[in-house]
Amino acid sequence: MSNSADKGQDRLYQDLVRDLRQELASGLYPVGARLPAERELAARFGVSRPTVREALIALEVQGLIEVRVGSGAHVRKLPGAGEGSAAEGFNVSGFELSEARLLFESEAAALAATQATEEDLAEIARLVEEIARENADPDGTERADRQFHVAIARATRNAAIYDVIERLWDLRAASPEAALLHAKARSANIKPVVVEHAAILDALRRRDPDGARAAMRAHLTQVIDSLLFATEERQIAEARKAAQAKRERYARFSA
Amino acid sequence: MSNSADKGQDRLYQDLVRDLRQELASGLYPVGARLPAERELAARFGVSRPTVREALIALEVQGLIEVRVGSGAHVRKLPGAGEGSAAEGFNVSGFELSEARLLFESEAAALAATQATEEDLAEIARLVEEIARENADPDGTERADRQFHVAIARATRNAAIYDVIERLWDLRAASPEAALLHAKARSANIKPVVVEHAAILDALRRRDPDGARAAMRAHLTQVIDSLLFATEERQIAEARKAAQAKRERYARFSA
DNA sequence: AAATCCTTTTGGTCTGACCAATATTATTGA
DNA sequence: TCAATAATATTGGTCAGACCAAAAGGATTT
Repeated sequence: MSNSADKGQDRLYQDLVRDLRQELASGLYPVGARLPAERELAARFGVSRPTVREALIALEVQGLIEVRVGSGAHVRKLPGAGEGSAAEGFNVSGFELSEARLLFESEAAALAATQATEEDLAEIARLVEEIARENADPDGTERADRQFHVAIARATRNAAIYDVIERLWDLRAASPEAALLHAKARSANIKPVVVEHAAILDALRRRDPDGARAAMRAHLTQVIDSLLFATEERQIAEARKAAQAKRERYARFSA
Repeated sequence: MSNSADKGQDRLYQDLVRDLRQELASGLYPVGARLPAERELAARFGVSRPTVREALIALEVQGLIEVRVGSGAHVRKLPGAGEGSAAEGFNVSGFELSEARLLFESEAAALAATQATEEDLAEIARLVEEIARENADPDGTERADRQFHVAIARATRNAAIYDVIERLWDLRAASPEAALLHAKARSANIKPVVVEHAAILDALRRRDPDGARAAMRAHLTQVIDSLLFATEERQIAEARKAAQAKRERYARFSA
């Protein structure tokens, strides 16, 4: 059964990881099931127990299994879907990301209103125009949108804030769900987005912290609404319920 | 050096992963650098080579290092950073970090007030007591303080927020200046800190978002003041000027 | 100075053993 | 009979020492 000498990698444990992933994908071990004992796997694959162990740790770090002493290695989720090269493997939902942005970017905008240099404002203005113009290319819009928001973070003149907000966008890039939903949600709403961006820029130029915070808040709230709407389209009934709960969540928070 | 017997996880290799991630974050090994040999790490951490090996494989799966036979384990990217050019989180000043925390943790506290579970609140309460008790050991207080703030982030029930705030503390750990200053600034002010923590906890229990935000804001403002004072002691004249400017900075922002 | 050989270092793997946590089975007591 | 308990088996966690192969570094030769 175990084809041992097909694609020889540098290290044996990598072969094992590949084989085990395949067995997991095959449905041989459903979620929650227990994998064979380490000693048994070692015998079956013709390797030593330390090697099996390394493979299991790799799978565990990837979130596929969970090993419990005395109990064994249990399947946590099947490989497949959200693959990507997400080294971190954070399963952050699109809603969580948007909520985090709502909180943090609003505050960052307020601070930026007091700290932005003229160069910062010019750069932000340039990006607003670019988005207004490039509304054709979806990929380009996505990139320009990120640049717009990151530019505001940079305008706080605070490296920690800049770093953290950039990280939120990295997480988003690593979450296919979030990116897809946003793209879909935005596709029909480019003009409002441009208007909202302009409102944020305006507040920054007026050096109005509260205005910038409010404008950013309004913008991201709108984004969340679009996102929730897109979600609803896909999962009609249940999603509607969940979305309502989520709306209440941040509504209650900002009340 | 690294104390090995502090926070015992289930498995030794996880302790090692944590220690090594911290050393990576500290900038001790820049990107491309070679980590010590497995045998050397084993001796240094008082574990066996297979255990070191498991930790290295975990780091490799996470994309942080790359191990090559005969050559060694090389740093591929620093922990925390998503990728791109965000590899530089080093020249983040203590003030910038504190300012970021003031903005973000205050908002997180407000959200946590609406989302925290009873378990979250119990955990936070436990940490408040622990800090009040352990005011002798400086290292323990530092760790407990981090746990307190991170627990609040976790109580938002939002993985993105939790991730980002934890990252801020990682940056702080990587900035010796910030950690030292904070330790010094706090050493004389443990009692007020405990009171402020209690106030935050109280607001969370009352499910009072605005109260929690205000309490956290007051706490971190106090921290910044202590930090600026400690800074002033070192750089008497110029620092005084700069500190005044910084005070005005966030005073204007929160006005 | 360049190419080659040799020694050292370093990771890759194995064997076999012991311990601790968990699960399983057998035993006991009501 | 059945639940609580004790004994046993299974399983992961770790260690020690050993051997091999790849890579690196230095010495030697051309």
